[in-house]
Amino acid sequence: MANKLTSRAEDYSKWYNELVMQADLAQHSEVKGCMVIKPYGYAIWENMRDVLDKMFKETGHQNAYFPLFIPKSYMSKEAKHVEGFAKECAVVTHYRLKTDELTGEVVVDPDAKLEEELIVRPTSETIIWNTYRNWIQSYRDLPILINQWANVVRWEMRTRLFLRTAEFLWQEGHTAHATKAEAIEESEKMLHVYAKFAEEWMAMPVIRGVKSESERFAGAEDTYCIEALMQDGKALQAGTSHFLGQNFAKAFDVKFADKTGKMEYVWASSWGVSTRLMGALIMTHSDDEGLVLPPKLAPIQVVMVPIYKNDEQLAALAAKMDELSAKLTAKGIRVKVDLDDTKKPGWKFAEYELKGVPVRIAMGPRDLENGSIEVARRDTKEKMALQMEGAEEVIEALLNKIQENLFLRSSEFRTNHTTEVNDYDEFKQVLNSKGGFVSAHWDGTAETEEKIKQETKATIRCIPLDAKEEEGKCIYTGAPSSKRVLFAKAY
RNA sequence: CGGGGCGUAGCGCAGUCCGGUUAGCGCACCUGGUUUGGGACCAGGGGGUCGCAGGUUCGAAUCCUGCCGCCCCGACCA
Repeated sequence: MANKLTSRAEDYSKWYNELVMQADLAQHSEVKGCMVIKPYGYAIWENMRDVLDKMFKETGHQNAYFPLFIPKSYMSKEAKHVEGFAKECAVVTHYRLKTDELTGEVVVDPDAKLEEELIVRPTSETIIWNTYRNWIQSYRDLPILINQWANVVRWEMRTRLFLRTAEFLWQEGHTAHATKAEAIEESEKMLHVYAKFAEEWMAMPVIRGVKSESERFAGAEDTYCIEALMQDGKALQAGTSHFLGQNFAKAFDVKFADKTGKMEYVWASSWGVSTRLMGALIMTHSDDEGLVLPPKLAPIQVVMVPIYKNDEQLAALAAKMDELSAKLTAKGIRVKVDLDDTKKPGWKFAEYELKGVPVRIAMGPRDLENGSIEVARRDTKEKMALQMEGAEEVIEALLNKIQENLFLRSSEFRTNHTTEVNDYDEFKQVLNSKGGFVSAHWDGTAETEEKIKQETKATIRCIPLDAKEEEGKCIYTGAPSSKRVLFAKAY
């Protein structure tokens, strides 16, 4: 039957969609722009969530939960914030349905109109800062270091599974500080937490940077970001951390008395990553056979498939597999022994490749005789024969090796797709041929950025934190520039 | 909002142009048997308001009108 995926070369975006659905990660829901995250996809998200949650707690944060609904009036308190989100807000206007007596249909009860409409949160700065007002009186109440895991809704015109959906899952950290320096330090710290997670767990190299003014979060003084490069040469914003200044404190009148008794506005940060990371994970490593998962996040790290001719063999294989499985489990490795009798081995091989399981072990009658197993790795498709005795050590090392290899491979790809250019023609040429990040001088103005965007569809992904001082001329206007910024077409 | 596509079994589709018995195919599913080292095979079986509403007609999945929904491309997008 062969459920072949469209190849990446043929149609990258089709490949992505088919992969997400065939690997059982998610499907479109009946509601436009929304998705159903299926158990296998959700298991990956849970792994991400658990790791991140631990990292947040290790950096001193606590979880809390704020309401889904935000009174409309809150949204308008911070001018830039409302401007940025107004066009994509879902609004609750009524609180009751009733059965229409004439048609028998369920209709909105016009008598149940809300006095003040409620906004379904697109992000929670407003409701959280409105709450913080009552939590903060003194410098002794600071800092407040809170994170929440939640769903948010942004009524996007065009959506894509995981990359941009109308409703998505995320975490949002909201912190309050006594000083500007401390708030900046916090937003930078969390950026590095994200970068560490992306690189060490997702095996996805990221650029740490700062957004240009026009790409900044609505209501932020500065937006830090991690930017990743996908296999089709487009960039993906994988996480953001904002220094909010005193903007929300002023909008919601959140002041504290400092040590001298003087009233000051509170300084803020907010930071978030979402289920978009799933999209990033998929597009960083996967191939034409399906998903490729880094071992550290794979719901199943090792799958065992028996090959047999009769029940007797199956029983013998199952016993051996359970034995090895127990040894692997003892090492904290997530193992599945697939004894399903209704699927053939070949079918299972293809299926687990599609699902990105890092290591597959096959065991048949020959192995029973020889005390061996066949080990196949998903990232390189290599197969090798191993003695079953002591195999758990080799497999444990192999999982680490796969994790490393994925990071090396994607880092190499990014290096090969990052190009320094010094004039506009070259800039356009690189964008249209190999894509990727294009490192170029820019005069620092929003006008130039906008023009380049209009002409090439490339945006400034970020000003890398590690950009070195270098005299140069803006590729568009020729005006002087002191450092290079990264341009790319982006998701 | 503009352009394109689609809506027929759980999934993927054909049939629609040119109306005509009982709406078909592949996968999946169920039963039995043979199989099992890279998506098995044979035989039998179950499953349908053809997106919705109206119209034309002796007769509509098919023609006409209206509506609804989703997907893709674009505009838009902390």
